[in-house]
Amino acid sequence: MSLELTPVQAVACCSPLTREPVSEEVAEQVSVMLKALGDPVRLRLMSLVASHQGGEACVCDLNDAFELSQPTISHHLKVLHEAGLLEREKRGVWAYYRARTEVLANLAAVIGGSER
Amino acid sequence: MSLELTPVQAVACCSPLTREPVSEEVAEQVSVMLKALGDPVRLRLMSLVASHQGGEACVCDLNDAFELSQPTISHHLKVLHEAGLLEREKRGVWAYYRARTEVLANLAAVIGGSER
DNA sequence: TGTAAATATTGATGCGTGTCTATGTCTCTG
DNA sequence: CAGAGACATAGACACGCATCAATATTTACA
Repeated sequence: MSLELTPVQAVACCSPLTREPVSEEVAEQVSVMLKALGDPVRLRLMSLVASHQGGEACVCDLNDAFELSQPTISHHLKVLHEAGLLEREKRGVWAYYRARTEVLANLAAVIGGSER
Repeated sequence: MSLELTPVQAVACCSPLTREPVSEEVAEQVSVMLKALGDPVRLRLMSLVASHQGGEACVCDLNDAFELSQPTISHHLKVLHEAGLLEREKRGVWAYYRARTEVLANLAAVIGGSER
C-alpha cells in the first residue's frame, strides 16, 4: 500500500464537499474522476456501459454509438478505466467494460452527500 | 425559454447515468458541470464555499487559501458560476459566492442515483 | 473629488488533451 | 501456419485551458 491516494480510495474515505473543505490531496484525486466524466463522449460512454445489460458492455457495441474513430473510443475508455470508474475484462477477442457503480455512488456522496 | 439546455436544467431533469444512456445534448451540458469540478483548485473552492458558514464565502477569504494569483482565483470562480454551481452577490466592495447545494444534489443524483 | 482597496477583465504563454492515421498485439479459425 | 478481426498503442497536430502580469472597474471613505 502506498501513501499516495488513488482516486477510488479518495472518493471512498472523505466527507462530502459541503461538510468540510476537502484537503489538497483528496481534491487532487477526486478531480481526476470528475475530469474523466467531464467530457461529453466519456460521460455518454460511462452511461452506455452502466445502463447496459448487466452493467457491462462490449467495446464493439460502444464504437458503433459514436461517429469517432476506434482509437479515440479506446482512448476515452482508458481514461475512465484509469480513473477507477470502469473495470476491464478481455474475453476471447472481445473486451468488456464494467461500470464500478459503488465508485460512482461514492463519488455522488462526495459531491452531493449530506450524510457521513 | 430556450430550446438550448443549460447545465442546471440538464442536471435537474434527466435520469441517472446508470438507468439509461444519457442523450448527446444532456451529456454536453452535464459535462460542463463535471468539467468545472474536475480541477483540483475549483473542487477545493467549491468545497470551501459550500462548507463555509451559511454556505457562502467572501472572495477575500478564498484568495488567501491558495498560493495562486488573485486573477486566477477570480477566473476559477467564474467557471464555477457559469456552470451554475455558484451564485454571486456583491455587497459593498466585497463579492460573496454561495454554493447551489440543490444543483450539487441533482448532479450527485445523476452520477450515482438509483431513484427517479 | 481623489485615493485606496477589492474584484474582474485582458492578453500572453506554455502545457494538457481530444482527435486522427498508422501500426502493433492478441485471438480465433480455416 | 496464415489470414482476419478486435482492440490497444504510438505519434502528430490543433485547440483548450490554467496561470500570470498588467490594467480596468467599482465602491468606500477622507
